[in-house]
Amino acid sequence: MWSFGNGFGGFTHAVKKNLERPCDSDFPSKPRKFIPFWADGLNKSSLTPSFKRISKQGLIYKKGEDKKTYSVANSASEIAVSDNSFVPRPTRSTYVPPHLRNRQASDAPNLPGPATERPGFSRTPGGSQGSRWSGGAPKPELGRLGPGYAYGGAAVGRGGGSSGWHNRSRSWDRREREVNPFDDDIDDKNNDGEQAFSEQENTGINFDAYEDIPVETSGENVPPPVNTFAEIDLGELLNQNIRRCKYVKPTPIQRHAIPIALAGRDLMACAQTGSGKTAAFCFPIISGIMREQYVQRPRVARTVYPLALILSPTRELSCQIHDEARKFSYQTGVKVVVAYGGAPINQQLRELDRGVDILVATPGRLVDLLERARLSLQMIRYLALDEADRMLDMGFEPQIRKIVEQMDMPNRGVRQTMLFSATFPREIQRLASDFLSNYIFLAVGRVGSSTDLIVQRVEFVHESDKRSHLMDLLHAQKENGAHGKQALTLVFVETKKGADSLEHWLCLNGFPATTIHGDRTQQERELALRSFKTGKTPILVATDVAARGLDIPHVAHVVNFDLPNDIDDYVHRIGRTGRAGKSGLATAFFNEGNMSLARPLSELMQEANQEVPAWLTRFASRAPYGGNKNRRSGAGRFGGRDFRRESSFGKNLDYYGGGNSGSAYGVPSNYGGGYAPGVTSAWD
DNA sequence: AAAAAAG
Repeated sequence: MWSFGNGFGGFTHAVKKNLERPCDSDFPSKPRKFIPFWADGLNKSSLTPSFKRISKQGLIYKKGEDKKTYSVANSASEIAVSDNSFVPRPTRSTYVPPHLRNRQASDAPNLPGPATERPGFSRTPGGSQGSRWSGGAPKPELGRLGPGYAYGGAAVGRGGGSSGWHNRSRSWDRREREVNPFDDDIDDKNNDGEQAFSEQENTGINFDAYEDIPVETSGENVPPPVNTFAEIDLGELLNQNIRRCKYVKPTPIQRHAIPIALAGRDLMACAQTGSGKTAAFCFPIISGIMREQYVQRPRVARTVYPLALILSPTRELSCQIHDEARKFSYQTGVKVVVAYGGAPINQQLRELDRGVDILVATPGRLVDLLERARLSLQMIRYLALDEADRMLDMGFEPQIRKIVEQMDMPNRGVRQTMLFSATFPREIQRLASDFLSNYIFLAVGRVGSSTDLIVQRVEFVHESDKRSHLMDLLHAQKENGAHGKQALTLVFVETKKGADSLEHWLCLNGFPATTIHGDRTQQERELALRSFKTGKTPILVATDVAARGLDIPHVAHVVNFDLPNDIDDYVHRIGRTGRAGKSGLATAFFNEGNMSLARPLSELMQEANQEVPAWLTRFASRAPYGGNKNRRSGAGRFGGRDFRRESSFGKNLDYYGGGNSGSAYGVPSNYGGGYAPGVTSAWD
């Protein structure tokens, strides 16, 4: 299901240089801060940098029921998987996590949006010159789609000519992007093998349990959450897609984030992948774009002007987001394009040329496109960073800064910026605030993966024993497994070389394994993922490229063959299991090389009510700095809590009657001062 | 120190 439709059509052609590249004057060397007309008067107060006094408000905090909540969320994905194999759907409302939302029957109606009369969405019917489409062509589909949210021309090919996406489907004889994205099976995606998992249990969803997920917000004038999609003014076409996704009720992150985003506010949000995070930023973006009456986009030869930019740290994640966004935007006329490296650029260029409203991209390819002047960020109104803490981590931060601050993207406060991640270290929050304006901080309790559903084990394994130990685990697992089949096991290692070597060794020893890491070609990466997902090679050896965001259903076991140095990475890694309503297992091989992780790991496990081996507790107590992970390696590691509360002005203020001074994982921390011990955090 | 992300 990893669709690299943009990529592997032809490897043969070399990248053709764009000879008609606009002159440099189109791309000033100095950052040009363009304030488009539409931004005038928008979000005025937020034009001043943040760090205003943060009022304490908006706290919705409930304890208990979290475990139930998690299992509920996960059960939903179980259902969705079952759907794929025509297992009867439960009558209860089903939350289907993003990665499974393309499994629906292929009968999504082809209906135009009945134009509800809402002023915000109304637009002058009739094709008009100077439309929002880069081609500036009329929108012939308007009549057909109705005057409501229907923005006909999904993309107008360069060189004018009117063509809505219906037309395009006909005029382009290849499969179009706008084929029904809800039909994976007839699309260009390969679903075979997923049926193998059809016989999963089928649980009803208790959405009421969602109410108990702890949520923390801070910032000025936080818009109140909503309880239903109906309360939100998203537009009928988008609502239809939400229904097609069987997405009946908003998840907690959506309940809170969507109103915030619709209010035009900047947002820093902590929420686990799989909790509906992608939808949480896609819905407001799509809705906002539909809402726009006319956006005159400049016409510069071969340069396209997306209105929204979504960045993610890995190519696979970008694809995943693109796939989801396409579903949400189906028939809305909002065009989503993905651009990432490792695949031939030409097809991506072609897609861009056909028009783009929302661009999903990895940083490198994006910069490439910008430098080719095939793309301009002048018209960006929405910027979303997925896995934002990773994006602003050391390796990525300069690139992101370049894209956001040194190209032609509108300033913060002019554009709307939304940052999402499951973890938000304090130091990264500080960095991130450069990109945000008077933002709202939002933390939603983990939904669906990190700890409660996952049994975490730590074993002391010397470096030299790791392989045989892994072998033991795999053998045991195979014997216990159903039908003698090897359960999907994701093995994380430290290095790319180590990944190849371990894969080779596993294969030699009769365990079908494959590997994914950054030294493999994109094609190999995609193949490896698919092979893993379908169970063909039920063991996947991976570097951290697979640690974040990827929704791989049915991973039964995550083995930290090499532990990461960063507890955040550990959290992201083990979050690959415990999905789909199953209890996941996470095993870590710990040895003398991992001492820096002793304390944070032991704290994390305690917090998650895991059994902590006595030896680990001993190591933890000996760890430097008292072992608080928020101080380790010089980098403060707070997350799950607005750092603004702790730094300049938040100090010693006890907003919540204590608690939550720790990390994103709800680890009660003895650092941070003054908070009552034992109080559960928002991430409990 | 490693991984990711452009080719």
